[in-house]
Amino acid sequence: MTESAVVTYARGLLGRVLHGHDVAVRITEVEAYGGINDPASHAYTRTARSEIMYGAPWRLYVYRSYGMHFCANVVTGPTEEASAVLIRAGEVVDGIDVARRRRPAVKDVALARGPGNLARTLGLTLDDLGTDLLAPDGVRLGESPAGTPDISAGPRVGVSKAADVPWRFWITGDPTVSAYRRSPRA
DNA sequence: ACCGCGATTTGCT
DNA sequence: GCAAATCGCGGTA
Repeated sequence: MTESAVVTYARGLLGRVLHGHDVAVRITEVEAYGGINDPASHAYTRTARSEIMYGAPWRLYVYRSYGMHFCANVVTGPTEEASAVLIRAGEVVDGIDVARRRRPAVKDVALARGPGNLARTLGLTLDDLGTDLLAPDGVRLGESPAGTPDISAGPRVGVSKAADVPWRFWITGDPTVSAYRRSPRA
């Protein structure tokens, strides 16, 4: 697998604020999924679930994982590639009281650590599938940060295919970033 | 229609 | 470190 536009989008999302339902986080960790060119992507095979990724960019792709969790992605361009960026972790910057209520007995730094936990903290569910993230209010993305954050890269968490492709990006040294766990099937 | 399994998380041994 | 929880998706029959 080679360099791709989705990598640029992924790195560019770090540091941006993602507004959920009454809670907002500063994105600290993401993973790039290269769509039709990426065996690890849900869009590698076009199905009802992955159809959203073949559509317009800057919309929200939410999927259910292991029956009980939701994971949130930003669909990116170019449209023909059906690529998307998984939001893996963030730092709560607004609505901290609501966030704590949704995740009882969890330290603030871990409120949005891990994709399932992040979606839960933001109150995101399948109801938010397809949301336009550039809309003026509701679930949306904020402006890009002023400075460029210091970014580290490594292999993606939990994927059994293309397990060595270093398409996971995080803000170096940020305490909210999740721990790396390789898929047992990789 | 059936069966296996996952871009996960949590808790217990 | 390992297994359970839990269910819709996707491949196969």
